[in-house]
This record gives sequence, C-alpha cells and structure tokens, in this order.
Amino acid sequence: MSSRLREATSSLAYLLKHAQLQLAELTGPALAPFGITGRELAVLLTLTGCEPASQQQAAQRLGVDRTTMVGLVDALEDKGLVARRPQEGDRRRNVVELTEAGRDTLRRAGSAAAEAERQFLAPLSPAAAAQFTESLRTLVPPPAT
Amino acid sequence: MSSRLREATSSLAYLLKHAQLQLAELTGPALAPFGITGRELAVLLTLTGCEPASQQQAAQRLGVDRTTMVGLVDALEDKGLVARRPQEGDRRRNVVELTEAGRDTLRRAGSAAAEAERQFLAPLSPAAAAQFTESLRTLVPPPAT
DNA sequence: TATTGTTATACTCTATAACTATA
DNA sequence: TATAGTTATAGAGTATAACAATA
Repeated sequence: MSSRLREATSSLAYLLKHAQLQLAELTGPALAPFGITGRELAVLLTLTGCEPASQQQAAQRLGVDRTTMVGLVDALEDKGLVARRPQEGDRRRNVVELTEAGRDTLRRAGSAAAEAERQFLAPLSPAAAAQFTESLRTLVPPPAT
Repeated sequence: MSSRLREATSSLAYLLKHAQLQLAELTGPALAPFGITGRELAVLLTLTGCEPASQQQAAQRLGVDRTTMVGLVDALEDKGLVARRPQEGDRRRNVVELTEAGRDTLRRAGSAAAEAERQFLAPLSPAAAAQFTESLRTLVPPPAT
C-alpha cells in the first residue's frame, strides 16, 4: 500500500465523510415530521441518558462546545421540548430537563432515527452490521465525563 | 432497541462524526509538513486516479460541488502542485494535471496519510480493521462517474 | 439552448474571546 | 480567582443563483 496509489474515494476519510452524509440523508427526512434535527435529537438523548445535567455536562458528553450547546438548548426550549432552571446550590449552572412533550418527541423521533440507522446498515449482513457498529465503538473513545 | 433508549453517544451518527474528527486530528498534523490539507490530498488522489480530468469530473468523483472545486484547485495551483489548461476540442473545460512537484507531494503526503489511517485503525485487530473498511465500502456507493 | 468554469452570496457548524453572574 | 452561561465574531465547508465563454 505504500507504493501503490489508492484512489481518493477509497480513503478512510472519504468513506467516513460520505457514510455520514448518507446517514444524514436518511435521518433528516425521518425526523422532519417531528420538527427536530438529528443534532437536536442527540441533545435529547444525551439529556435523558444521565439525569438532570447542566448544559456544560451535556456539551461535554456530546462532544460539542458549550457555546454551541447554548443555541441547541435555545431551539429545543423554543419548541417546548426542554426547560432550563438554575441548579439549586450552584446558581451559575443551568439544569436542562426534558418536558413531557420532550419525552414524547424523544420516544417517537428516536424510533424513527433507529429505523433510519437500520435502513443505512441494510446493505450489510446482520453480523457485519453488528461488528461494524462494535468497531466504531472501539475506535471512538467514550466522552470524558 | 425500539423500546430501550440508546445513549446519544451510541448512535451511529455520533460514532461516524467522531470517528471522522479523530481521523482528521491524526491526518492534519501528518500532512502539515507537506503544506496541504486532507481535502487537498484527496483532490490530488482523485486527479491521479483517472487520467487528465476536467474540474467537474474531479468534483463529481470527490462528491463536492463544482463551485467548491474551483477554490480547491486554486489553492493547489498557487502551491504549484497542479496546472490548469483548456481541453483541446472543448475549450469550456479545464483539464487539471499534477505537476512534477504535485506528484512528488502526492507520493510523500499520501504515505503519511496512509500511516495516519493505520494509526487510527490500530485499536482494531488486522482482520477487524479490514472488515471495517470493507463494510464502509459496501455502505458508501462509488461516485457516479 | 446547454455546459463549464467562475463569482457572489448565504447558510450551517464550529471555535475563540470577551462579558455577566455567581461561587 | 475561577466557573457556567451567554454573546459577538470569525473561520471553515457547503450550496444556490447568476454571469461569461464555449459548444
């Protein structure tokens, strides 16, 4: 492989980028009926994963900047899916919690996103799909917190 | 999986995104000594893959817009790595070819990028790494042209 | 009329720096 | 002084529309 030139479309960077684009093309339309984007669903998933978390904790877990999280929570709050309240004991922090509507949307949109993932992985055998996901988990380190 | 909630950091979208980020963090510094970015290396690889190609053909093969390719070729031309010339027979087209310096940079930078990919895949067994790449190729359709 | 390259423009995602309020 | 949230700003990356040259 050191002497033979690989095509650009065979490089890992190309494949990862276009895999992501392709998954996004399935996920976007699947989530549209629920009025949220894939990123917003990820925020909802993060918030429900660990119990009442501050914005910054959620940001670290998602791997986005805290300044980015502000806008994401803003949008979800405008849609009535989450609520902010100052944390008692340390009022610098905002605790972000899902509303009832947020939990409902998460349930239904999460199911739609899971279906999009299944569709994305459909070209692989079930065993290959499972190992593909498992390899990704091995390659991507879990978030710090 | 339909009833049990997955964590956001387990979703395929999260894993693909962060796999890409992690690879980019290895590839970027590896290419810095050669004065090119990962995207620019991809363009060089694309141009060398199929013989003298127009900008638009290269753009399709890379999966980027033709307006994006203008800037990429501009940068590579400024660095003396590629040269544009009108195609004889159809002067609307620009044929983009690697210069001697471009071929030399491609050889050395391509080797560095391959090493970065090996480093990225190192947490996987050789067999798992091979199947991971193969699965990606199955999931990502080859470019139109 | 259609196509290639180009420019201008805008939109998304992201990060950095500076501000505020709390600690 | 340090931290959490916020705002403003700037930088990538991308796409759309419009234009010039050519077919």
